Amino acid sequence: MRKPADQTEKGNNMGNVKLRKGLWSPEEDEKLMVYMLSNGQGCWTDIARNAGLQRCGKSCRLRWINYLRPDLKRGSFSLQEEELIIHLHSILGNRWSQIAARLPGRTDNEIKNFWNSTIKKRLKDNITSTTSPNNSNFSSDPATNGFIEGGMISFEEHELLNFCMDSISTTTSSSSIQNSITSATYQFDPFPPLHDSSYDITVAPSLFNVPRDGAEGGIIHDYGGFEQYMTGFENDLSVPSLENDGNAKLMFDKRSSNGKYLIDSDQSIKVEDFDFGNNNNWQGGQNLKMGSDQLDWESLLANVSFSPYLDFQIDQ
DNA sequence: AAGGAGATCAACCGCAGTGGC
DNA sequence: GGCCACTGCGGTTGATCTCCT
Repeated sequence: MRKPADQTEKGNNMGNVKLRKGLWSPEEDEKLMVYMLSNGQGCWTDIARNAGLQRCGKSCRLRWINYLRPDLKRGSFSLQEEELIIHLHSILGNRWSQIAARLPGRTDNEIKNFWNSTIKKRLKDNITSTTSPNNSNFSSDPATNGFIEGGMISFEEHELLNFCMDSISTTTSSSSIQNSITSATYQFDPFPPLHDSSYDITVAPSLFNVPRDGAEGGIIHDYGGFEQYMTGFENDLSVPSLENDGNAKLMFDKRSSNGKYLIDSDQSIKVEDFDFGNNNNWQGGQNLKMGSDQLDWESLLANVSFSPYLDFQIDQ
């Protein structure tokens, strides 16, 4: 917590009033709450003044958004929310506001704190245990750690990657990731050098091996969803069934009401980039490229209100 | 019971984007 | 185009809480 509200002399457009800083008192909360409920949102500077608060508009906005809003869900995060945060973070990076927008009743600040205090620590512990001498070479035994035969990247490893990304750069924009990948040196380096500004998965064949003979890897969520061990786009480049025995068909399941559909070519990821030749068979050696600069997260997630899993599915 | 260490989280800070003049 | 006010975002701080010794 902050020290008790002090009084800060600060000139602004409210005149030279003494603006309070620090913790909000119950009286201030009540003033702001009453004002907001009766007048609704507007210019925060005006709100601060009209509500009789000796606070700057910015402080009022923060207090309302993070604490007073009636639709806020208080209390600890559920396991489902935690999984969702981890997944969304793998896609969006530290875009807390966008993550919060997909978690009803949660604020970006809350999620950010939860990530930094709890999840990040947990992933760090994972690194410690995974990189310990006994575990340093990523066993492919699914019975012991969930990795899939064939070496496909697992959910745990996926988180590990994200943590590595975090430790390299706190801003996980596509470009910064790419810069990090190409410039940073760290112990666990799953990505080979990248060419141009595209991810070219053919240079890293070992990362994209697939489960065979029905060896399906994934997570069955308690809300009914099934997530294979391939998740986001930004940090996770795993692709299923590229050397499958035949009719592998790559689809994005956005959990639309009618099942699955392909992201059309108007969107940033082009269907043709995922066209594996006749009958949708993967023709080995073809490049699958994702122009990272073209990734449009808003478009990608536009139709994903609460369960934003972008799954690959294999129709066989 | 005391106190030290680590965890938690409310709030602040600085910056970037936007819109109006 | 430049300036200013405002908003929103992500990073950081620091007081308090909780656990451990």
